[in-house]
Amino acid sequence: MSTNPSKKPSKSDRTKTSILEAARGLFAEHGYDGASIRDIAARASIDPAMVIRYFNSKDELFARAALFDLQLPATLVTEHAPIGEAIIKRFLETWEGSPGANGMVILLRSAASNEFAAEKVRDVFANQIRPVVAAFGSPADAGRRAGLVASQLLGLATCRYLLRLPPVVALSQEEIIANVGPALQRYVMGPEVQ
Amino acid sequence: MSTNPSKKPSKSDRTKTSILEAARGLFAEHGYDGASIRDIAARASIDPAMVIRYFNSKDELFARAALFDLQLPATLVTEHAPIGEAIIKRFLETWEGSPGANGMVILLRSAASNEFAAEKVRDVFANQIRPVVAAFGSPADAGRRAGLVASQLLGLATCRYLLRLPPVVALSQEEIIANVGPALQRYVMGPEVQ
DNA sequence: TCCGTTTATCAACAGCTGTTGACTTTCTAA
DNA sequence: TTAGAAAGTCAACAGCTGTTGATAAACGGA
Repeated sequence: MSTNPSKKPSKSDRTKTSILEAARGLFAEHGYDGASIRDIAARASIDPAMVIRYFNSKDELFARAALFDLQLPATLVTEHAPIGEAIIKRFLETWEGSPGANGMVILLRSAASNEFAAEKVRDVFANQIRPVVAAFGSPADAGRRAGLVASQLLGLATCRYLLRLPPVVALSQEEIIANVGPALQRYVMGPEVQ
Repeated sequence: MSTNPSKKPSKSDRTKTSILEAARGLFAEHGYDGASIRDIAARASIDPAMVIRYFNSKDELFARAALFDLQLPATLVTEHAPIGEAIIKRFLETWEGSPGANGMVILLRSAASNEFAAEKVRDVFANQIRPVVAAFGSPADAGRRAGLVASQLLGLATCRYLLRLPPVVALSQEEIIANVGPALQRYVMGPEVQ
């Protein structure tokens, strides 16, 4: 079980990848509890024991499957578009950009009943959303304003990807940007700049 | 097992009530899957078999425990406060008014991985939020606007009650009304009335 | 071809789940 | 006091869960 750095993919690497793919899909669809190791193994067409052999436990597998990065860099502050629009635009890119980039859905689906996933979501908030918001407006209440931004972003994700509320699913990316952007703008900059 | 209408509460009624109370608490804390019948029975200090005897299955128990009403009546339209403020105010009253009125938390916590709960949440949206929003602005895109309102309301509930994001938990009801109210107002009435 | 390593299979474990049926206790009305 | 109903207890079922160890097959280099 060598980590096999930068060589041609060995058989075990391919199996590992297929397990991870199956896990990502099932965790995103059914959450941590709803996706069993046997289900994951079946989708990857291998024996359940292999899942444990390659990842040591279901928890570790979930941790690997839920890895993702918001990619909200500091460069965001240099753009000329309103910050509210820039944020929601970046989020949509991350969530709907490349297929398989469903890390946020995996986390969100499990966060309601899994403390590890919930902590990870809070982490994303603290390390990715808060700094961007803090770069604008008064730094004193950056937490409060970032919390409001998070509530709108997570609510949108919940309605669009988890609950699949029809009118929210039907929204185009442009409509979302045009509608949610100003709301975020207000949360970030405060009503006085509105 | 008579339904015993309007008499003094029989022993069975009291047991039934205590089961329902325990179920509401545990479903709200751990979701549908996370709360087992044995857990619920233990909290109610009775035998697990009684849970099935009084409610016929776990699903039926959950359905009874998750019953709740938003109480968003048509009279909302007669108030003189801005509709956005009126909506968020009413929501806070329902969610945080009387202890034990945690129906929305129960539903939301389970909706991520339980299709029945998800359907109920969509139901609340369609039957409680949409009509109120539809009474304002152009009725043509009432669905879209109601969807945006729902995304902000559910996001707030998710951050405050499920994830317990510290800065969102710290918000006072007045702060929430002052910040979220205008955002909802914009979703309901559209930018042109802003 | 042979050998050692890697990869995969299988059966089983202990513990949990919702649910059931037989049984016993407690209460209530005649 | 006694008969009958209501309420509660107990053990067990079948099926699922994550995880493990022994064993077998496939592979790759000498």
